[in-house]
Amino acid sequence: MLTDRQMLILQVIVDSYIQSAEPVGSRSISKNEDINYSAATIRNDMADLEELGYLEKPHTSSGRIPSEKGYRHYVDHLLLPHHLSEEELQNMKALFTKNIVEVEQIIKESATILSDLTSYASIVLGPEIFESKLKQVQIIPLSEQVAVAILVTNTGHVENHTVTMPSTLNSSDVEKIVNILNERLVGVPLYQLEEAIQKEVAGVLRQHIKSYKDALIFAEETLQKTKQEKVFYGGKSNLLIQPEFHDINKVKELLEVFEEDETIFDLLKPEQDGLSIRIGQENGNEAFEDCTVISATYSYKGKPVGTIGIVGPTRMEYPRVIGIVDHLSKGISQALTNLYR
Amino acid sequence: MLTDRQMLILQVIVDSYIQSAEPVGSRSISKNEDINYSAATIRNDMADLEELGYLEKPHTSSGRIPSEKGYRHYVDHLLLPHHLSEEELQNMKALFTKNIVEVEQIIKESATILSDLTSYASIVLGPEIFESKLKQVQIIPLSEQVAVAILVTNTGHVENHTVTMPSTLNSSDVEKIVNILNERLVGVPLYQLEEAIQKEVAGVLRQHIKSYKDALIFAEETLQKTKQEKVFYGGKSNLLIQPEFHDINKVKELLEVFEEDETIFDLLKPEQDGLSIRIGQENGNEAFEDCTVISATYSYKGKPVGTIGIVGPTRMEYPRVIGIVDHLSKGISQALTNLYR
DNA sequence: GTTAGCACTCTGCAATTTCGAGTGCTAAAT
DNA sequence: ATTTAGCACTCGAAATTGCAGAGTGCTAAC
Repeated sequence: MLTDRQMLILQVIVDSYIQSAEPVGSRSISKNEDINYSAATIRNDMADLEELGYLEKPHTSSGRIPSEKGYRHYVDHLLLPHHLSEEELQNMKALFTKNIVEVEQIIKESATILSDLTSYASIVLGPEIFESKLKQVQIIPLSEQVAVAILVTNTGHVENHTVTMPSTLNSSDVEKIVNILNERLVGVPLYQLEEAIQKEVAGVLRQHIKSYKDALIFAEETLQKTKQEKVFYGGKSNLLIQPEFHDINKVKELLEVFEEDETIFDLLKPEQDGLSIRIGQENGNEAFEDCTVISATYSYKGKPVGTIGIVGPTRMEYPRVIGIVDHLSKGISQALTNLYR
Repeated sequence: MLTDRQMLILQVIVDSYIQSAEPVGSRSISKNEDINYSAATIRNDMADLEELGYLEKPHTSSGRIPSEKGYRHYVDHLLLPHHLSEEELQNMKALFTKNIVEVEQIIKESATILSDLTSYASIVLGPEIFESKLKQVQIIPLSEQVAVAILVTNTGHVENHTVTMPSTLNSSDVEKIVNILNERLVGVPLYQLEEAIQKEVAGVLRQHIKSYKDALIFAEETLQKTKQEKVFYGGKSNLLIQPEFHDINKVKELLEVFEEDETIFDLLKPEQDGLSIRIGQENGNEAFEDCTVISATYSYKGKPVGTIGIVGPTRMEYPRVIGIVDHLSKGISQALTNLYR
């Protein structure tokens, strides 16, 4: 489809535009040491590239900038592997050599490291609870009617929420219920809990508790998982330094989206394991039409449990960011697996 | 010090500037129906007010804007009580008539309501754990060496973190330790825990556990309170619509500070109970020199346990925001007290 | 003490000009 | 058949100019 020279030119344009944020003209390309063609030749190729949709002109007589299609082609075919600098590696390593005992701590700090290293905004989705299994249930009464329900998972994750205790259940009933739940449901993945209550617990409850119906409702309330996902952010303000976000309204839209966890969750939700790059429209969200999101899943025991990601302008330092995100996601995976060997 | 007329003029200027964000000229003041003096008279008073430091001129020939001192005087002496609109009251009421069982839920939603209602950014500091007392300690082993420690307080707050178990302690040791902690420390305010460990627990541990030193360390680790403060935000992007924050760099500074929880904590830390208004420099933080922070503490059993606050430009709708913050903080106090009667 | 009047100042805006980078095309060169 | 040089043309960014309007400070009159 594209000639070698066109590819080369596309690559130089993307590299240059990523670096300078200025439209790239034919003359400046011809000065590039890898290129030995005259400006006029390059102009012809640029015109072709534009016709094919890889480049755009901000206005009639200016240099070209890459289109989304241009970036896409660059990412898919022209990307040179990037060697992380010693400093970058060091920074990431530091995260894992700390005395880590807390999963959430690693996750949180990953967000900070990501944004510091890349100078873009970072988003990290906490380990999905889907994969984790119930380890223990606890009910701790606070008053006559209110108690705290605590769910602990095998990954050390703790969920808690308050529950109301129906007046028809006395404290020995509650104790019984909790015992039953622990007996029957430990080891069940969190996402199957609801189902398991009906199958495994309902019958037993009926045998042992008088106010059977209230007991069942109470059990369900106890095991309700509260927050499905935790989202951590880093360096949101980095976005403001990008020249493409000098328009206050753009930024505002973007920051508003950042305040809605659900949208962000959708945005980072992995389609497949490993690295994902979504450019502009591909994000399927108007506020992100000028953004690229690079994300990668991290795993626990070989199964993806969470996502780390970077949000920046489409004009993003792809090679470097991809390197960092990839490296860090693998690091987290390994750290998690080491943690609960 | 100031004549009545000067006060009146200052008030009109502040009101007008708050509303329009435009410097206020003498002519437009003289048109105000409460004022029956000519523009020239007002000009004289304005010149005086400027000399006294209550007003400033952006440039030689323009209207005046209030200085920090001007706002301060306005807030201290000229503020007219503001009647909250039906809608505002309704919104806040809705928060409390919901079926609330979770303290953190109320706190979180307060942030959203505050920012929605005021169109400024809101910050809410979660109930300080200082005031709450230990209700129960739990250790749940995850593996040979790692366990989750769970602390429940009488306010339904749950803290959890992972701890490492020294290999010198076997599982029955751990059980003993936990029992001792529960026997001796329940009811102790969290902030006194460290002290109480030494006083109440150390001796008992020495009697019952062989590896006494490890046991003590383990106990300390278990009771370590992890996060002292939770901070919730709402409507940060609202700041962007204020004309004084059209300068990207200003905004960036501000948003950066918002990412440091400690600074924010200092900013909202109450000096005294009740309502606090800090204007510009009074915030003691360069990034906030053009901001006013209005905050109020909320209480549990008569003692302040947390803070809600609003960050906006110094040109803030003081009467309305003060009304809202005041009302909401009282509402939260009451809700908390009702919750654990 | 208050007001009217007037000269003066300064900003913001719009119209205009200039400058330079960049293009597209044609014709010559390889 | 490519590649290159040359040239006219386009367009945006930045600088320049010229108002119009809002506001002030001062003086003199009320």
